[in-house]
Amino acid sequence: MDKKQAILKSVLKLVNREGFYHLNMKKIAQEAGVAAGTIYLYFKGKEDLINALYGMIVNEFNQNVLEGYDDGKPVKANFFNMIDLAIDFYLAEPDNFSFIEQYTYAPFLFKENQDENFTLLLPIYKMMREGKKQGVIRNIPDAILLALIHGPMNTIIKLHLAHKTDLNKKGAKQKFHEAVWQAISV
Amino acid sequence: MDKKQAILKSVLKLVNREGFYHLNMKKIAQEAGVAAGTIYLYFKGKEDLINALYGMIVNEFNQNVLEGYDDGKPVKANFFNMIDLAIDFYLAEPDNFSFIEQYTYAPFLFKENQDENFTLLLPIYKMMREGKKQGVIRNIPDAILLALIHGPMNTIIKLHLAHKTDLNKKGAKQKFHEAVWQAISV
DNA sequence: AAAAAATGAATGAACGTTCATTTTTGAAAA
DNA sequence: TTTTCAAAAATGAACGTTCATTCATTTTTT
Repeated sequence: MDKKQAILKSVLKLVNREGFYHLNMKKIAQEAGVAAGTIYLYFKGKEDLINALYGMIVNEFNQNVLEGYDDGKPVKANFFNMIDLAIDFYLAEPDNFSFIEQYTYAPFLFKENQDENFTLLLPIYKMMREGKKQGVIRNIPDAILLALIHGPMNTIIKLHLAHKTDLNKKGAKQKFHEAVWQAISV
Repeated sequence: MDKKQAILKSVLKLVNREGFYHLNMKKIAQEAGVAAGTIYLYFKGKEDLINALYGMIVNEFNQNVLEGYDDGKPVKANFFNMIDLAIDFYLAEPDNFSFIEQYTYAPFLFKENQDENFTLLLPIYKMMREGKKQGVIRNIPDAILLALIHGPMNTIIKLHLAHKTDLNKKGAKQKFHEAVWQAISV
């Protein structure tokens, strides 16, 4: 078995279960079924480990979501596809969501690197600009559009994971992405 | 000067400046201008201190936002007032926002208490239900409505604090709350 | 001068990291 | 195929540091 992957998976599991605050190297090692020292064969240290995991998730996310983008299709269809894929990504592996949320606001990294936090939004950005050019998306400032798309997505997933709503219910995702579309379309 | 308040303010400042991860009792004491031991005269320990601060901010927030609510006025006016007040609250003291965000996803508290996280949403909830009853707000599930209101607010403040947009610019808040209203109104 | 508040050095536990030692691997030799 | 053995991988006890908390002592208040 790939130990590097096992270690990363342990961090993911532990951060979700107990939070960043209670995360420590011994627990990570135990959960991964390796010795504490082994972690240092694959990562420079705790900080490096955390950052590597973050990078991995961001890449997976972008890869997944961008698969829903097809130049040939209209903006609206692309929008629906991408929203749905983004939601599916987090519902399939809720630990990813919890980790990203905690990481974003618990900077291990230095302040300069914090701009990278917006990397997650790049697919949305791309689609947004295209829609504005075609005149199907309202001509309001980018930041507001971004807030109207990313914000609700974030909150609905939080609510789902807290069992305040159920996105797996038939039609739930449609209702949601249509509501968001209504917010941003002309 | 009230030492209890000074200690709480220190935590707020430090969490925003360096994050939860680097927070420690000696720094808190130094920043507050008291001895480390003094903190324990006012709080049971670190966890108690953090939780007390969270409770304080949530109360202040709700008090502020609910001042924008007037039973005599139409739902739309109340909505605009409350959104604006909520934004003002965080812009006036950005440390509050940063703290709440970090706290919400870095549970010191045990999982059971996590439902309290939704306490912050109570004013929105109240307004939402009233609007639905009057037929001025769309009849979609509460969770989706909540996501369409709370989510964008959260994100726009994040973007503002990251200097990706400027909510203090003339008309910016209007543009924003009107966009959100468009998303939720019939 | 008694009571209350504050201090900060001391304590011990927790934790990240290191490294001397052990185990595993796999290619070459028998 | 079996044996050998050097290199690579893995181990986990030990180390040094950090940090929350305590409490004997000092300072302030009444």
